Amino acid sequence: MTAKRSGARSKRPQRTGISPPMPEAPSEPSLSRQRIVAAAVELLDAKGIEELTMRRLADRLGSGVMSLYWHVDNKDDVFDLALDSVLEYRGAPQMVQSQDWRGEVAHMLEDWRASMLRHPWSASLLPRRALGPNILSRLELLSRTLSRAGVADADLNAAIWSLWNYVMGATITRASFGLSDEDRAAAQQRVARLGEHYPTIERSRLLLDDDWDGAFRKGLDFLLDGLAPRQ
Amino acid sequence: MTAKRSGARSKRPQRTGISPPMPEAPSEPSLSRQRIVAAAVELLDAKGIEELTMRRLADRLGSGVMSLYWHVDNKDDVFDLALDSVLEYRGAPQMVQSQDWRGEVAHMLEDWRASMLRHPWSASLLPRRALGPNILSRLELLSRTLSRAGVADADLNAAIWSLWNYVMGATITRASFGLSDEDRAAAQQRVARLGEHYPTIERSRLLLDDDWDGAFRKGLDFLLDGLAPRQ
DNA sequence: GATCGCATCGTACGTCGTACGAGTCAACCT
DNA sequence: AGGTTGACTCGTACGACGTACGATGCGATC
Repeated sequence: MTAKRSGARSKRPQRTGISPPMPEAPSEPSLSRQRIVAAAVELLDAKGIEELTMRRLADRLGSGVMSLYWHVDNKDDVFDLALDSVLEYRGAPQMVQSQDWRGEVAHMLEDWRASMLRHPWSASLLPRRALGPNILSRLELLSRTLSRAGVADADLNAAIWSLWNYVMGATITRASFGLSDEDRAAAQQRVARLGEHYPTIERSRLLLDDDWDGAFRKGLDFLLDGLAPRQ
Repeated sequence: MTAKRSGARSKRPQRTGISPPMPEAPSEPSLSRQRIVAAAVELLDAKGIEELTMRRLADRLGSGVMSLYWHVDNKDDVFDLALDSVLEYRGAPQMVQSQDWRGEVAHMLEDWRASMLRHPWSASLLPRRALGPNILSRLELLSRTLSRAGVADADLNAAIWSLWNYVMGATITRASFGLSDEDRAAAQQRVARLGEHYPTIERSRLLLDDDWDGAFRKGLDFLLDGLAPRQ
């Protein structure tokens, strides 16, 4: 099975989005959905996707494995929650209706990219998981900003998807094989070894280029120019 | 372990890229690397990533499980091979040095996208796997075409990555949650249920929009305009 | 007939996700 | 006080997975 995408959540109450005040003690020894997610993120950051198992997760939390299942449905649920938790956007929620829509969009998208690169596993997880609330929030913000910027309703969806696609691709590519210098060097070396087949790649040292941020920004500008001409 | 990315291949000879004439009989009952890969692709197409197991693969080939390991290193190897096999490009290899670089690039990128959408699992696999020869070939072709089109060497890498990123993102997004109409409808309904949080998404019916191809082409044009102005 | 490489495969091990049901403990009722 | 209920924890067990290891069969070569 690819995954249970929706359906009944765990047996527990479950937050609908943002938790209420909740004035609990700073030290919370007992299990909770949030503690589980936090531990999962730590584990993923430290070891990567393959190393996250329910047993290890329970170990790290000092609990029995099956106790986790009171708070989450299954392992896929953990992935969904970890992914969404990492993609939260705290970006000047209503910082005045600034006129600088372009800056606002660029800021949100760059923050998005940065968030995912801070947790490289998220990039390879995103294509397989459902859209969580934080992802939807970003899409909503993007829609609203572009709309305010004067993008016609008829073009709005194409505009959103173009930007989203670009960011996704840039991030996933970067996260998946731009991870370590050695990886890139190894790939470029493989190209060199295969010699005559890839002369242009070899000449431009494509796989070694590391001005990812510059390239990202440049392409983003091209897109924004196309979507709505500079004021 | 994330994966063994390189290192020793299987014990068998192994093709370096394209197989020599190889005039074998049309019916080949015995195991072979190519037969394994073909069966893997079939299985992936039919059932998806999670359903591909070495045992099922062996079943489908009418062989014992461990026999597979004579021809491939491990399961990750199967993924790598299946992925690359699906991304081969038979695109008018040297169809004259056409002046229409823009059309050539667009054709290759759209073919790429089409190939991946024909095998949706490839989109979610790509971010986690190494660059196979067919992927490198496409990158090489892209480099060469853009170079011929007059893109300055200094801008070449940024140009390539912008295009690659865009295609990757568009394809992955489309393949991962644009898969079935029901999926999209379910997502859009979830948005509606969460009501007030995502008014703009709801209004534009973003998740239901299905002019993916048009949106893809539009964004691609913007990028190409930016990279090298229309002649 | 002996030797040797290629190729196939059965068995077995350790690990995984999780179903099931028994256990603990505080809050509440009567 | 004793009984009930619900929230929560967890040990055991099962079936499936990837694959290490070594045995086996087989055609070609000496």
